[in-house]
Amino acid sequence: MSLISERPLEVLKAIVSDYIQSREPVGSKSLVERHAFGVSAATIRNDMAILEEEELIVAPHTSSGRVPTDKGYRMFVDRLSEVKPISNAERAAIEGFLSKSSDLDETLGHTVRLLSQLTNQVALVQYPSLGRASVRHVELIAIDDKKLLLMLISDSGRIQQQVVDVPGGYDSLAIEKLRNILNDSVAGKPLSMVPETLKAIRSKLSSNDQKVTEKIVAELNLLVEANSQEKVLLAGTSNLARREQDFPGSISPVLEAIEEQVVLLKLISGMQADQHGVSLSIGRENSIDALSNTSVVVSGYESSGSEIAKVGVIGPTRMDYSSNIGAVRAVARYLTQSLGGS
Amino acid sequence: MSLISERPLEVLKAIVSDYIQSREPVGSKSLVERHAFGVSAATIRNDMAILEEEELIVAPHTSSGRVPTDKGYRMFVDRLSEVKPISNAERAAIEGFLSKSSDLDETLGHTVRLLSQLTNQVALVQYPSLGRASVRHVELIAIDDKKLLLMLISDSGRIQQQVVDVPGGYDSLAIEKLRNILNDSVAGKPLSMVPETLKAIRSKLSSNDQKVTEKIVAELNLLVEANSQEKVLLAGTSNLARREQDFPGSISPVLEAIEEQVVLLKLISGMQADQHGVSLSIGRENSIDALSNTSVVVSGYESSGSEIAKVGVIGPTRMDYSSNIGAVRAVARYLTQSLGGS
DNA sequence: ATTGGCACTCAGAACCATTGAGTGCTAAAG
DNA sequence: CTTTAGCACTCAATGGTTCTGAGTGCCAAT
Repeated sequence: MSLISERPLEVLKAIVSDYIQSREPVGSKSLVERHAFGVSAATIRNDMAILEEEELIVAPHTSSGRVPTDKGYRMFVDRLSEVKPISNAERAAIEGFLSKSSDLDETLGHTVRLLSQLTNQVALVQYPSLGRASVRHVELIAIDDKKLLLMLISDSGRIQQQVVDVPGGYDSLAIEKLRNILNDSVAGKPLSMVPETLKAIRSKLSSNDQKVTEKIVAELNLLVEANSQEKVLLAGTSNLARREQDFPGSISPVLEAIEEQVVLLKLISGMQADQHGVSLSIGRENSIDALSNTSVVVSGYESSGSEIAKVGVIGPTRMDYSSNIGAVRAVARYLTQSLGGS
Repeated sequence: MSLISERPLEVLKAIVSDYIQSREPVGSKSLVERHAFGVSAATIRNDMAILEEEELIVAPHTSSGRVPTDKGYRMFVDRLSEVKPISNAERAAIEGFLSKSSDLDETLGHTVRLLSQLTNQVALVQYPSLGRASVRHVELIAIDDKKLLLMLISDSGRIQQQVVDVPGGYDSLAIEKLRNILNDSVAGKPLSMVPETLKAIRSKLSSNDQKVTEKIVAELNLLVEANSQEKVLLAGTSNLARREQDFPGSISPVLEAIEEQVVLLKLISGMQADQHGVSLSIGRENSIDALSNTSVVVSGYESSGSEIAKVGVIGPTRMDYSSNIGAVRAVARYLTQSLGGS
């Protein structure tokens, strides 16, 4: 396959770098000016012909400079570039930012905004996916004598709540007991097993407060179901708008696609990590038409030692991969750390 | 002041309608074609001169059609247009959508997405503002012998949580007791009074688990503080991008301003409601420079009978006010209803 | 008060020539 | 076989010119 020799690859690297920086097709002449290859423009032209042969670069119109293809970018990130570690200032920013967070909502909110500022791209963070999560605790709290607050807390820190109307009132002792029974049987179990488990205990309960119990169990099942829904947080949409010129036609279909949670989730969950835990989709490598001019950089983040969801950025294909990969990696690491204990 | 007679106002109304629809400056000729005034174009021109005199319309360049000014739009919505009630289909959509929600997060999330679809604008919803909220309940849950989950639940349904490390372990009975003491003294109190109240009870506690207590009280204070932070949810940003042409230069500063929560909050909280509970800011009526070409339609929504926050849309000055006001009003009403009981 | 008529304005489209960065190819040199 | 200078060619972008037409303001007549 790619038996391309040394210099042409150097040329590719130079083309990608220049193009990322200048956003203009780069030609042989300007290339030799800016980089100290020891050869003339004509030689570079020959090399470029090879690269074009291999579909690593392409000329937008017959007589203008070249632009990297998706394949070219891929080659660049896989073999020609180094991940750029974040600066100390950035590290400090991350630490300062994340240390301020208290609960999960806030942590993720901060994270996504931070990442978007760090990269100047659209940042996204997926809420802990709950297929793998389990129940930490179920809580019943009296509000008044006809209302109970039912809460479901998962071990990823996500909380779901629901006010339950209890038409006929309830007996506070029975509620106390019910809570204990629920927790004993359900706590620690994976969410997916909750409905089944609940069925099993139903018989154990005194038929005294049957109605209340029924209602609460039903609501709990609903919560589990709602809880299993995936969710994504976005930030920095305007960063994409600022890169308008990078998108042929209009950006609005791109923004639409990004706001479509289902699409986005499918995209990021279908990506597989490389050596550093970072996964990368370049241009048409993703199968979403509206996103054919965007690249996605995501990394998993962990809690209690296992990956619970992803965090990353999405931007124009022509993005600074080295820095973005670095930033995503760092943020994912700090996020993991910040969630580590919980 | 505005002693403008009947027909010129009709003309203004026609200009606004046409301009909203065609997004092009409208001239006297096309005006008489599309609307059955019983007069000639020359007469309309005279009327237009009057309107221009009053600064209700303006001509982008010497010889082209007229465009409404902010003042013109204001006149239009205040005196010339009717709120368009939502269609049955839309009503059904709202009901179907909101009935599915379980907890506050989800309800607001659904609401904002719904509203953005209904109006084709950027929708926003403010989280219940907590200056006025009070504590419903404080909960302490054991996770393991060195960790407690502390939760603060406000009466608006917002929940804040934090895992507290208890280095030296704790005594579960004492925790039970602490929880009761906390709830007895703090539940029902407005958030703003919590820190003070907590100070008062500190002395009451046995010095046995002093350290644990201290830590938890401190964390609780932090939660209250974090909880007081206002928060806004956005949806449909791409709707704005689709209206690119409505913004001179680039939309990106507009998007930036909208994503800036602080700015947005200041804007919507500074608006005062008109007769129907809807408030409206047109163009430069808001003081944010980047938003000089946008209008904002918001309405308060209520829980337990009092307004707790706002919901609305933001879009180009040249928007369909009648429908948008109708949609915002309806959504606010249904949202209130859906929160009513809690 | 309304209207037809008319001269005037000016943004935007259409057209055209010019420019220049960039290309591919060839033939000579290393 | 690789490199290079030279050259003819391409074509997007730039900028100037003209043309067009929707729209205006004003005036004299109804």
